[in-house]
Amino acid sequence: MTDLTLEDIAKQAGVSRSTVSRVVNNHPNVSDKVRKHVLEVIQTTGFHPNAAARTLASQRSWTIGLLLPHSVSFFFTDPYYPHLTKGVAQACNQYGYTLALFLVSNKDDEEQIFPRILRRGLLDGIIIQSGHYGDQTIIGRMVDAKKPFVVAGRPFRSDNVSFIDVDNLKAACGAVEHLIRLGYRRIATITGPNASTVGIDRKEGYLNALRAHHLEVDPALIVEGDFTEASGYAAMQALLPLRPAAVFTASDIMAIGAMRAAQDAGYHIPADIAFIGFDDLPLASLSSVPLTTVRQPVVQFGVKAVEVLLDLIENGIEPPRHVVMDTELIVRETCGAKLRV
Amino acid sequence: MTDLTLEDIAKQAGVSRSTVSRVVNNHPNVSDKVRKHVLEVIQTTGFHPNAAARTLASQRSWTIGLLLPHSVSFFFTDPYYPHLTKGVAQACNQYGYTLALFLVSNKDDEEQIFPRILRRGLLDGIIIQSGHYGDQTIIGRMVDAKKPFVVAGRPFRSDNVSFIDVDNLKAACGAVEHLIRLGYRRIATITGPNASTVGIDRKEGYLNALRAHHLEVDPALIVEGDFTEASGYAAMQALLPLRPAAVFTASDIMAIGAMRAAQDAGYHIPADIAFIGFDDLPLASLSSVPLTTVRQPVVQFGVKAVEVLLDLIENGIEPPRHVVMDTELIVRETCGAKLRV
DNA sequence: TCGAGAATTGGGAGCGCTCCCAAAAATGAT
DNA sequence: ATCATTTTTGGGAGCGCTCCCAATTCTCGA
Repeated sequence: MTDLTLEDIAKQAGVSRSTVSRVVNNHPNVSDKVRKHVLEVIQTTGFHPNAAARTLASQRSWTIGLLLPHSVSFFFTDPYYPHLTKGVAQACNQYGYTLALFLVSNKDDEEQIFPRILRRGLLDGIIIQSGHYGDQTIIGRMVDAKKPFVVAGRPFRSDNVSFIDVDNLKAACGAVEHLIRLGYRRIATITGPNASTVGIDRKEGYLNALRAHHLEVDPALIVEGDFTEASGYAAMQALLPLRPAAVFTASDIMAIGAMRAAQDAGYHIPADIAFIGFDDLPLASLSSVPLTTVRQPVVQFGVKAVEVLLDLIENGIEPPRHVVMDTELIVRETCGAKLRV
Repeated sequence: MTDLTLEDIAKQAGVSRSTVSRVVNNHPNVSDKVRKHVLEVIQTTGFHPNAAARTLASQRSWTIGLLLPHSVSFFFTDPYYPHLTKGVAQACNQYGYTLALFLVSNKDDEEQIFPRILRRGLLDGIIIQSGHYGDQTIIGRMVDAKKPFVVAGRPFRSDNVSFIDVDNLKAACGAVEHLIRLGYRRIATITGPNASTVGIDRKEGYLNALRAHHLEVDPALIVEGDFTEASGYAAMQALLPLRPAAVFTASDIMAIGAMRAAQDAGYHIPADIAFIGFDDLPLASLSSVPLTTVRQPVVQFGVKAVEVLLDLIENGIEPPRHVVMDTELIVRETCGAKLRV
């Protein structure tokens, strides 16, 4: 039971170390009789091959990392990270990999974690959640280290970098076009931070939709938020005097805040002001008026990230892979679509 | 840059492999001059020792696991798991360990993951989130495997098992006593599942409080929930005809559901019915009437779990360690305390 | 200045696996 | 039955580190 080695199993089974290794690793060239016997011995002894020895000999750890930088503070408030983690973990199970999780909350953590990530023999590759401007240094260091990695979320500079992203542009554009189709003309937006690619892309999508329909772009109707409920509330307070007919909000959390502000000011949703959010949090369907929003396939996103990473590991990191996933508009009450039917 | 070994560094620095090893591992017996020089070479070459080789030679992987069983479905809805994960990750950083995360959602996952966990040379120890009856088999297998592990949450059978838990009994008792102190007599409870130790312990705490104050226990006022919003709503609908003056709810999510049921039925909170929840989710302070609740130190809980595990790893798994952490009652509006001041 | 003791350094022997190549056994066409 | 192939098996040589012990160098008191 304790500390068996390949050699021990070999002795017990009356074969060589190599043969046991072949059986353990499912190599083809073993006669059925021998394989069956060895498998029995392994079963009864409860043998588990030593991961470190295997890694050392094969130069493959069968472990990948998931790095969530700076995001730690969001790790609880925003279900995005747990969902992503779930997708990644699920794919790891499926492909027989172990998942190492790195939560980085500050520079110290970063200094502490980096050498660990770069250490050979620990990680075959790593997934880095990103999209914030501050993550660029991390990505730069990873590029230098020539270890396979994929960025989840479009990074600011994506040359030579494999990444996977949701089509924020198309999604935002679609949401705003939905509002336009419903007859709203004076459409505002509460954006994410301009220091994040999601923030930028969703705003760009909003602008694209307006332009495509020849609607005037009023800069006053564009207010920057930071993905918190409070920032949504504040942004809406700024917007209210301008009497927007509808608001496209770059996240559900901000939408919740914005709607609260509107309701506190005595407006009715969607009769007076319509809203569309982004994320489709569980909260979205539970809010006082169920929120129309854009659903991201976050779990599949995590799965896909693993698949791209494994591709990089197996087939080399060149050329960089870029994957963009589609979203889905979930129409509920706040956009007013149901009223008009 | 590529694939340096200790020996390479040794050659470049003009010392022996052993000396470089001592420098890397901060062993005392190296002269300052040599240490400084070797450190420089390591710095300029960007050398990172190979983790697998180190693990193989030292029989220590400096990696610990976190196993979240069956809980995967809760991983998003309930911020408990992200918080726990954060605490564990934080402590791992602090103590120089790598965190391997295992999310188990079904029996297949379990079969897939177990051999991986048991493999020598991968994990020095593991933290297992538990408290559900179904987790017993996992715990049993871990005991057999004689690998250091600590259970987060009191397991059903805790002999020979190290665990760490929140003092649910005391917490629930304290919450109910708070209600009693406020003058409520007809106090109901919506419990967690009876197949979970949290469910059992919090109910027991409720009973203890009633008994301590010589209040009659009415079995009809005890309704079992399953920690979902929906179950809270349903439980409250059952409770409403019995006109409880106050309800102690074993989780915030259920409290939200229960309060929604009460409000839908036209009751005012806390004027008609008072509520106390458990968890102190962000939601709790944001609900229409801010929720009085019990705050668990979840992040510190994760940290402590790591500390206990490291203790087991360093000093042996005997005797089993048992740690119980205190909670804090957060008084807001729903208990009516503010009204009476 | 010398030598005992302490501090520092070097090298061998693994840790437990994989991978390669050569040896042995099995297969099949003639 | 024979020989050329193919399939199966065994063992050596690492993978890159740590740990131990022996060799070397340094320190400092007499």
